[in-house]
Amino acid sequence: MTPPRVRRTAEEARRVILDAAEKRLREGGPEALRLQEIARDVGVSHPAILHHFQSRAGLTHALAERAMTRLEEDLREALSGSEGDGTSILERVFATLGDLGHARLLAWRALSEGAPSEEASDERMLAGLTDLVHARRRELGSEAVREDSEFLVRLVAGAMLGDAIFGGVLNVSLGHAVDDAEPQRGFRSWLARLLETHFER
Amino acid sequence: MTPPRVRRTAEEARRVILDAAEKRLREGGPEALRLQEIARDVGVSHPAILHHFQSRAGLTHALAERAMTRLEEDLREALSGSEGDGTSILERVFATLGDLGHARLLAWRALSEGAPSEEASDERMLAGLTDLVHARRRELGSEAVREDSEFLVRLVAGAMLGDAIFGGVLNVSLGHAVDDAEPQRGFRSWLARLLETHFER
DNA sequence: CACGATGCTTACAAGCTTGTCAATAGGCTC
DNA sequence: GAGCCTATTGACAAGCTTGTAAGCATCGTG
Repeated sequence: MTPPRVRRTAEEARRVILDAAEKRLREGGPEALRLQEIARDVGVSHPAILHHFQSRAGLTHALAERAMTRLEEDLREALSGSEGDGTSILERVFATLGDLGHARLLAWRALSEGAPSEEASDERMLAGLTDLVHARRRELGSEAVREDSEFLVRLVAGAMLGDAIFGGVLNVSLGHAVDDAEPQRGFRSWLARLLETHFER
Repeated sequence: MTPPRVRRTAEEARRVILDAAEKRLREGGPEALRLQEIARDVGVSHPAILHHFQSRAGLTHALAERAMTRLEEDLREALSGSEGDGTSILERVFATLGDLGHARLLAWRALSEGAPSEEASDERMLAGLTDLVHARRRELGSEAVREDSEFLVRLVAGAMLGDAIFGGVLNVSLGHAVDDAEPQRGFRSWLARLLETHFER
């Protein structure tokens, strides 16, 4: 009756476990990260998780690590995509940063680990990105100083992450339905236009 | 030997308990909301908390409720303050929204409660605020439609809350020290200028 | 095909969490 | 001062959580 025991490679096992943990975190909030539940989702016993991650803290750490890495990859892809106009790049970046999964994961991370460690994987993650943005602006004839581009990145990152997390609350407190996606869409294009204006200065 | 039992009014007791819970939440992250610890901080036994809030859920609910109420009060105050120039109002709003306490509390709330209920205290909270902003813009001769003002509010709220939470991570990933407050300050004035430009259009 | 490595399981432990209940004791009113 | 209301406590319960230990089972390799 006991279902056949599956044996994965260590790497594969870590992956499915992290997937399950991530899902819990997205759907259930920060308190929903229980070894037993994650184990049940994956279909293994909870000590198996401890076997792969040493401790619960090890798991959360790996989770945060992977979230940052993936965000960076996605962002890099969004930026390096088609050499099309700035707007479409911007939209792709918006979509990446505004992805609820990314945002919730990052927020959980920021809220959980007291102070973000400087040695973490996020070190200078956006710095290279800022370089890209800045270079492109200069290409377009802008005379903006680098600090300005940095603020631009900061604004986009903050606004998108913020909107992803607080979008529902903002909707309600602005008088819309919680899950009305329209204001968010409109907001993004509005911001895109606003930035374009600034971008080309 | 046992310290004398203090007896507070129900209201007062609820207040100090919420204060302690809030402190835990700010300092320890989302997982640090334990009845026993909060009770210890306050100097009471944990059933006292249950007595006042029925259940742990009751406590968290009250906490979220109070956070929103307070944010609204603070925002209203920031907006209705001196009738000075737009900038200084903006700075006050920035400071209110960017307050780490508010932001962390709101983020915890957004992350925890699955979907924000539409009947919650935040209903249309920012709508009145948007009205204020919009009215002022029209006064200044702007021809902006109301939707534009709404997006403006959304941007400021999202960006400030986002920056409050992710400021540390952003700092690091942009190549600064985690707790370097300078970039954040600079960012706020930069944003203020950017918005002013848009504001007066 | 034997054997070693290791992914995985079952059983168990220690501790902590929320919640209940009856009893205690401040503070207020009559 | 007597008596009531209720804030508060101590003891206890039931359940759940992370973590440990030892053995089982499945794979690759010689």
